[in-house]
Amino acid sequence: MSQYPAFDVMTATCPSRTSLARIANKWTAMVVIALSAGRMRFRDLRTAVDGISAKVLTETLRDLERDGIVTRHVFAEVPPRVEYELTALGRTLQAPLQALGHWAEAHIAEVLAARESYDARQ
Amino acid sequence: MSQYPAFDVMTATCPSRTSLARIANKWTAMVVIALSAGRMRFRDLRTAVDGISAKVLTETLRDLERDGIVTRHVFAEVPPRVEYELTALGRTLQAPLQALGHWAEAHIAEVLAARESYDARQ
DNA sequence: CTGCATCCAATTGGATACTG
DNA sequence: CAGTATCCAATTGGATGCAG
Repeated sequence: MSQYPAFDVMTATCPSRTSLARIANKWTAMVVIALSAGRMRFRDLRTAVDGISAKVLTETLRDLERDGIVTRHVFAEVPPRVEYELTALGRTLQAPLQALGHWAEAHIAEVLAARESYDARQ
Repeated sequence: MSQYPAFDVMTATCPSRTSLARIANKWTAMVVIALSAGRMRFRDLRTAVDGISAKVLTETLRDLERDGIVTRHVFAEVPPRVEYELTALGRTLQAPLQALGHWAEAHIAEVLAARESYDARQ
């Protein structure tokens, strides 16, 4: 997309900075990675994103919904069922965020070695 | 890199989760994007990453140095000069994090529109 | 089950002053 | 200039209890 005016995340007051703050976030990354497998219930998301609390998952999903990255499907059942799904916009985030998750897994050995050597030096 | 054992960011206790938490972070993203232009002084980084405080920049750089993503070059001069540079490992992070920055800039119009419509609905 | 409300604890981040 | 130290404000995040 061409920029009129040019947006720049490096400028503190640029709106794109608020968007970067949302997507460059560990919870966002994990939720989007989880939803890359397809539409998912709230409960299953909590299981997929190991260690996330209900409060944080709810807030993360609301923010992602507000930003047009996720849609919320509510079923009028008892007990209630709510499913979440990436939007078309959200699917354009899949690759970048999966790349981040993959980087963390692929390079953790190097990172751990670097930490050990850094801590030994100090 | 093949994984023995398999690392999984979705597991709360996996070491790769701590690495994801560091890289999936707005300050990390902006600092790595800035350093993608090459070796840079502390002061110039502060200017490039508009709005970052000295404290946060220092902490971010220390953490990145500890994880082997950035190296610190100290010159014995008065006034002091310290330059920061991406390591080989850090350069493998350039593309993923620049992709995130680019996403924020490229899709901010859609995000703003989504927010407006969400806020109007509530 | 989904998720809000509340209360707290912990972390993050800003501002200021100061040092080598 | 490149930090460090300190103090404080704001945000994040966990735990619990409750409602539809």
